[in-house]
Amino acid sequence: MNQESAAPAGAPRRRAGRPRSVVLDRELIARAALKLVVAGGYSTLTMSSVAKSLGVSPSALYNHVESKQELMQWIQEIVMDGVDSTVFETLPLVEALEKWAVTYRGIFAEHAPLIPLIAVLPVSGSPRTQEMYEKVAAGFNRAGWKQAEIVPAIVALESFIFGSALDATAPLDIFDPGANAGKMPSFESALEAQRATGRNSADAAFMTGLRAIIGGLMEQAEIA
Amino acid sequence: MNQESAAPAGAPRRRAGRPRSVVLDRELIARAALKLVVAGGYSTLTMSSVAKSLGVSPSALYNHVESKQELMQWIQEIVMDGVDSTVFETLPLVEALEKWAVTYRGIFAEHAPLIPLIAVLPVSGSPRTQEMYEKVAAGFNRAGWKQAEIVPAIVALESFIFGSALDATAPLDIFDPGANAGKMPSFESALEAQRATGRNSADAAFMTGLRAIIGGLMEQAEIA
DNA sequence: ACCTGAACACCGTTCAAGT
DNA sequence: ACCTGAACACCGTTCAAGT
Repeated sequence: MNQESAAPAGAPRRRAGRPRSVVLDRELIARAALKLVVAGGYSTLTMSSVAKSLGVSPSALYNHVESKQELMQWIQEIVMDGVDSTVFETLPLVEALEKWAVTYRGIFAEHAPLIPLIAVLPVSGSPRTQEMYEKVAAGFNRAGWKQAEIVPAIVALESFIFGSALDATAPLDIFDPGANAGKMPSFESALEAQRATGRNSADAAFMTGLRAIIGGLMEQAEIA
Repeated sequence: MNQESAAPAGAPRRRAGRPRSVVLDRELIARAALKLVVAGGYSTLTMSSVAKSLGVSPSALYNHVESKQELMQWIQEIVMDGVDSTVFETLPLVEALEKWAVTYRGIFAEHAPLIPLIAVLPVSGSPRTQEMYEKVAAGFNRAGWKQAEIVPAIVALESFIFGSALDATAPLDIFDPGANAGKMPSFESALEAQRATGRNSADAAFMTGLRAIIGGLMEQAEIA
């Protein structure tokens, strides 16, 4: 058995200069999938569409990825790479948090279907996410926060960010009262006043809420 | 043609005492669907499963509902009914907001798959949601808030609530560092300190964040 | 008006067979 | 080791045919 399957040690199995037309791997598949998502949104992302874009049959993908869910994690990993966490190394905590949150929310507003997945996925599967948490936690640490208050603060901020990213995908006229116009006077006049400011409602809510939650956290924090 | 199909005006088409075994309607279908969800979660909710639970063929449902998406809206409407917005009529704004947010988040933690839908759905399709907004807006009004600041505050709170509801469905060990243990010292020690408190991480984050965002909003508010 | 049963156009995934 | 093609077990939805 050994003798039959053994090949000369170190001998190339294929001659150089005879590359395979396609060599699938994680990187290639993930990039192809992300490309499809960017081009046509998550509804166009199917195992078939990924396979087709790689010139391969759908079943071939399963030699490299366990499930569509795992492929989604790969995409998440790439997307997460776009979140800038270096700000915590150069800016005071409050400013760093604000910049971080703005880019974080902006990126996931464009990848909203990943949100329900991420919120539930173990971070151990995502080194980029772990790196991010480390940098954010270090920022809180440097600002003198009590250890036990850091994780709740991060999770609260992330919840707000993900919720706001979902909200950012809502249609602009989501609050139009429709047939019930006139039956909700308080809300309708508040809505009118907000509209008069000319600001995008989702963006205004995000910035207002972000400053409120950051400010509130800072106030509550018992600096060690 | 008229003569053949015409029946005596006002005559009952069926004798009394001979009820149809099933008379489908919106209420019946929505309740059956919700029952399935409560029993087995959203992954068990298919048009086939709903039809089966009603003793009817799947295609029969399409005489009463346009799509599964519409059925999901019906469920949302029922679920939304569980959110208590009357607190705004009896309690000061800050306490009312806190109670409202806690029940709101609790309910949608158990209906997380509805969240990406709701965040994007026009409120005109959901009278209960409209009622809720009216009561919340009235609460802000009564507290003397400037009109233009009410909607952003509500949307910010809702984003935090939805994000936290998603987060509440995460596994308890979601932050376990796995193979990268030791590589994220700041985060890991913060995590350890939080764990030592014995509090559920998601719940702690929600209450911390909720008080922070409410407190921060109140502070920012320019009372008219 | 409303139901059935067959059919359609998809999904993600598995697996024997090839190289 | 990795690919193909056929197949499986589903989805949501449509539609002609019945009553």
